[in-house]
Amino acid sequence: MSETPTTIEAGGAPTVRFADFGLAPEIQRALSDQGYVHPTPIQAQAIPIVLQGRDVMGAAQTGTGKTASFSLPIIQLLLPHANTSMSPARHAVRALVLTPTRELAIQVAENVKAYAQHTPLRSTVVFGGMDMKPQTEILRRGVEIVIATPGRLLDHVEQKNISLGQVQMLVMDEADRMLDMGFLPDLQRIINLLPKKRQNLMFSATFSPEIKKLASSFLNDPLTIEVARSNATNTSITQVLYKVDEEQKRNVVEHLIRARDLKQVLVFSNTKIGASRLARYLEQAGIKASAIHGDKTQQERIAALDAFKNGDIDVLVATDVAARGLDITDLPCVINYDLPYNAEDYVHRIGRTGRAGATGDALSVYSDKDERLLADIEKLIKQTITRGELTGFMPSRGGERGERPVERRGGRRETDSPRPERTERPDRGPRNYGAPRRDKIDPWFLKPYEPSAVPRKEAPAAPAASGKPKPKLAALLGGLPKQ
DNA sequence: AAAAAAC
Repeated sequence: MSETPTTIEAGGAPTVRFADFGLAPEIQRALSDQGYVHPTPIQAQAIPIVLQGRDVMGAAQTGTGKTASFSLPIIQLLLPHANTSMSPARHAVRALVLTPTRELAIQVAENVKAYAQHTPLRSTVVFGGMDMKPQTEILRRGVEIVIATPGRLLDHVEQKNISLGQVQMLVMDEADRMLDMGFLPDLQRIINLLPKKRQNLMFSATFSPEIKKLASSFLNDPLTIEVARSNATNTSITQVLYKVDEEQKRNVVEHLIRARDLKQVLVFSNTKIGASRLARYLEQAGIKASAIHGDKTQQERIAALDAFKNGDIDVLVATDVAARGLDITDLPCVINYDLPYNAEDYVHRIGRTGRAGATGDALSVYSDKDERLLADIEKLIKQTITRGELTGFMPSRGGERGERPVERRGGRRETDSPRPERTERPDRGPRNYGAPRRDKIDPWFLKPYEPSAVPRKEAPAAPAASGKPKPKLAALLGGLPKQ
């Protein structure tokens, strides 16, 4: 338990294919449905180990493909049971995935469902902020895989809607985040409900002493896998800083969005109230925006994320609820309306763009009072962020905007593509976005599970998922120090 | 100092 975990160098053959893992044909079919051929580095390292039944401590951020690195082996390992109709434990919960945020739970559940779609395995997701009843109904009917946030899971346990006595695989996703959020007591309560003999997988973006302690108490002789720390920030992300007056920050954010004609931009605010206000300001300025944060109802959160994903809105203003875990493909730009108090969060936030080898821009506005935060960030990422220059930006008051400003960046990025010429300045009214789409929100997880009606995510025509450039692999910790 | 998460 307390022995030094073995560490594996995550590197090596880039030519590994999913077909090499000996996964069941049903799983391979799901992978090829989605156009996945080559595993990411963490998948290539983790899948064989998890398949062996070993405990794993994975150091990986979202976007490295870590969800598949545990989902695929879970499905593979549970499959024999699922196919044995005689088994009395059929539809007992055999795998449990815990996540810190509701949105992450939903996302993991979507992935699991897609990977298991050709198998008889059932899965569901439970989280707070939503009616218990539909969740209860699905749980009582029986599922093999449950993805959950800790509080609501315990709620279901208390109400005897779920039994955890048959769980043979436990995944703690974003474990560092769960600790930050004070989930340790909940985690302990949940783990006490599980059989002693089980396989444990823990994923964390950081290796703090607390995480190591958690690992040494919950994991059994784990193998440690690490994919390049994004502390060394992904080089495909172009970062720019704009120093402005505190009161001008929202105008500058608006300016950046207009000047670049940004379509899918995620804007981070440090506070819930700030997020709401900025979203409202942008909306009044005619930019399609919504806010997502913990004071919104879960329905609103889901609706906002949904609207953002399908292009109904161009700007999502978020608190750090969205800093980690959210995997929105092809986000071209992230804007920090506030610099995060936590330097580590800067890395997580900007990691929402430039995913999977695509390029992305991370723009931050800050003022005098943020110099210290900025110093912490630059120290952490070990680089000086390019200072941008706002030219043509007209400082204004009371939400009034001047002429359409022209934005020019300092710094040395030559690849700055020429901005499309705008002939007219959109006036006060909303910009023309074409016919508004009013898709009804009908998330699959609100519906009772029917094996024949597994909702399929519409596969992108040509999934660029496979063969994408992969994050560089880093050298490892060389063994964790003992606690 | 703020955010997240069960009712």
